Amino acid sequence: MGITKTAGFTETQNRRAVIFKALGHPARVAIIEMLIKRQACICNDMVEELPLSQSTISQHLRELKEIGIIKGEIEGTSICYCINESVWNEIKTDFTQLFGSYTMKGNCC
Amino acid sequence: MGITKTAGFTETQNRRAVIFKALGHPARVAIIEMLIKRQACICNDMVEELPLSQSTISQHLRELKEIGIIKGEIEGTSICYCINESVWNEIKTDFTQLFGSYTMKGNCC
DNA sequence: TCTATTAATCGTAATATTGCGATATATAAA
DNA sequence: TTTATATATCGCAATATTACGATTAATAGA
Repeated sequence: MGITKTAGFTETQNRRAVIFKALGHPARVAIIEMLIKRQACICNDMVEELPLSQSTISQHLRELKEIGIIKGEIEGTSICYCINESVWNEIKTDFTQLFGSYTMKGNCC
Repeated sequence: MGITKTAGFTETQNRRAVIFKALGHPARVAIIEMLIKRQACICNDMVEELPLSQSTISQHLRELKEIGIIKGEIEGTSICYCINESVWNEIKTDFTQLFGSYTMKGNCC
């Protein structure tokens, strides 16, 4: 199939999955890390730093834009990308909640 | 292609991507949530709760086992799954670091 | 205006993922 | 031993992802 069933899962589960999936590629992790380090980044800088073609990087950028975690702004002939603070904070809060909700109690396995 | 280039990315980037990807499916998110809530879970309980076939769930469990975030133990004719505390904590620490490493400074985009 | 530069999109090939039924395996219970 | 139950694995079909070159579109500069 290749098609993911979403019916029968909660909205939170589906949203979390979409976010995890969007971050599930080394190029997209690298893009996020660049944007954190430099606060903003011209698209062309990424094309020069990452070991992928311009069109491929453009695709990865689109996937990140789709979940809202980054945004871009035209700047002359280039495009300046940066982290979308509000979405970033939402994701951060949700992940903090998820990863904070586990603490080993008994000794199961 | 469908094949992910890993050469040219750092180990951290690749590891993070593998983890995000493994969590990037609603069923796998749901499995993790069940294991958190109940501390441990018989595989069959998941088959009964999730809207997927037994064989599909078994596949998702394997993917989670592959990154080490869960582990299973034979218990009679069943298998008891639970969170692997040490790997969980590693991931939690890494994600906390990643999501803590961003704070808006100037106003870029 | 013409040209160069930048980035998005299109088309395509290779490979991966998802999901399921059927089957295999292993243990428990009768 | 036979049967029932639980789980993993196999094989397959449908779809998604990844990557790239070629093309398009849009702006800046000569």
